[in-house]
Amino acid sequence: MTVPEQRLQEALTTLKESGVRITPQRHAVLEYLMQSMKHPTADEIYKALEDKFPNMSVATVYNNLRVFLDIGLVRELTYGDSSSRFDCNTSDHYHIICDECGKIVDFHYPSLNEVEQLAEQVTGFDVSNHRLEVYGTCENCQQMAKH
Amino acid sequence: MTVPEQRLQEALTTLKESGVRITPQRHAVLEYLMQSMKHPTADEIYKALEDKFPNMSVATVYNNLRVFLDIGLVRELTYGDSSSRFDCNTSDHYHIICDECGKIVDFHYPSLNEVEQLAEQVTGFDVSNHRLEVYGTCENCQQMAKH
DNA sequence: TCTTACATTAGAATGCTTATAATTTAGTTT
DNA sequence: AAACTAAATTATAAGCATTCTAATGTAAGA
Ligand SMILES: [Mn+2]
Ligand SMILES: [Mn+2]
Ligand SMILES: [Zn+2]
Ligand SMILES: [Zn+2]
Repeated sequence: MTVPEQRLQEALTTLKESGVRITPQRHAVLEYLMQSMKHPTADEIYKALEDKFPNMSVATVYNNLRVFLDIGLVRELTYGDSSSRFDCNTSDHYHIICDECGKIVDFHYPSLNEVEQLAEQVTGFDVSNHRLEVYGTCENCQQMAKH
Repeated sequence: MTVPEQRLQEALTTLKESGVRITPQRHAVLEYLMQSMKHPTADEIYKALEDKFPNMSVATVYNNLRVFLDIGLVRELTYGDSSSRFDCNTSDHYHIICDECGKIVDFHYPSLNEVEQLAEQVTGFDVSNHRLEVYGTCENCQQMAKH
């Protein structure tokens, strides 16, 4: 069994344990998320499944994403100007985003505890977490720029 | 002359040098931004000025914020679920945000160059910048929680 | 004072997301 | 296997922040 398939099975088990029904649409959204490496938007998921489910409502995609978020199966990535993206990799990792094409790539870095501690001291906040994104130009877009 | 007044004068000079006309509405939006410490939204600016300018359009606020952004007089802060916030402090600094009340507070920390360098090595991106926000509970909301 | 390119205005339009209400169905109970 | 029912899906409307449009107004130079 491939890694995405295994993650899908685990996710289905988690859903059942939470008393959530497994519908064909829900299964398809989950399957697409698990197999996708590209942090898709709700609309990308909707469009990717419209051949298989021509009558599926976009609300169903949103409803299911909400269910998955609440159970902790996916993470929501929010940026300013456009729509949310969804990440089925819930392990601790950061993202680097291409300014040109919008591609989002995972990268790992030891968590920035010193920053959280300093922020706590300086501001008096009780710190819970942080977000960090790095921006730049991906290798593809660097190549494109050369020609 | 206070610091906000001085920043306002400098900003007006920058605008004039860029060939941008100084209208009463533009002046008021800029003045409000410079004197505000709270990273206001477009709507907050609009509402704060509606006594002085009862006929001002919300589009005027957005138009002017766009002009200020293009010239580099303000920074736009974007978060997932709600509207953009605007920061007239364009110097290098980070933000810490209260999960309870949404308050945004500045804090300074040496720029995270090692993170940018590692991301560059690992992903092959040509890195340009990064964003970092810390989240937690502000002192006020900590007090409230105790009672 | 005259002129005009730029700015403002009201309102319509857009794009993403959520709400509503009717219909269908997954999973349990008989 | 059939019936039941709470949950899920659907189509559509609504909400909200932001941008667009086209008519009107005005800042600043000539
Ligand atoms: Mn990821
Ligand atoms: Mn700030
Ligand atoms: Zn790229
Ligand atoms: Zn607070």
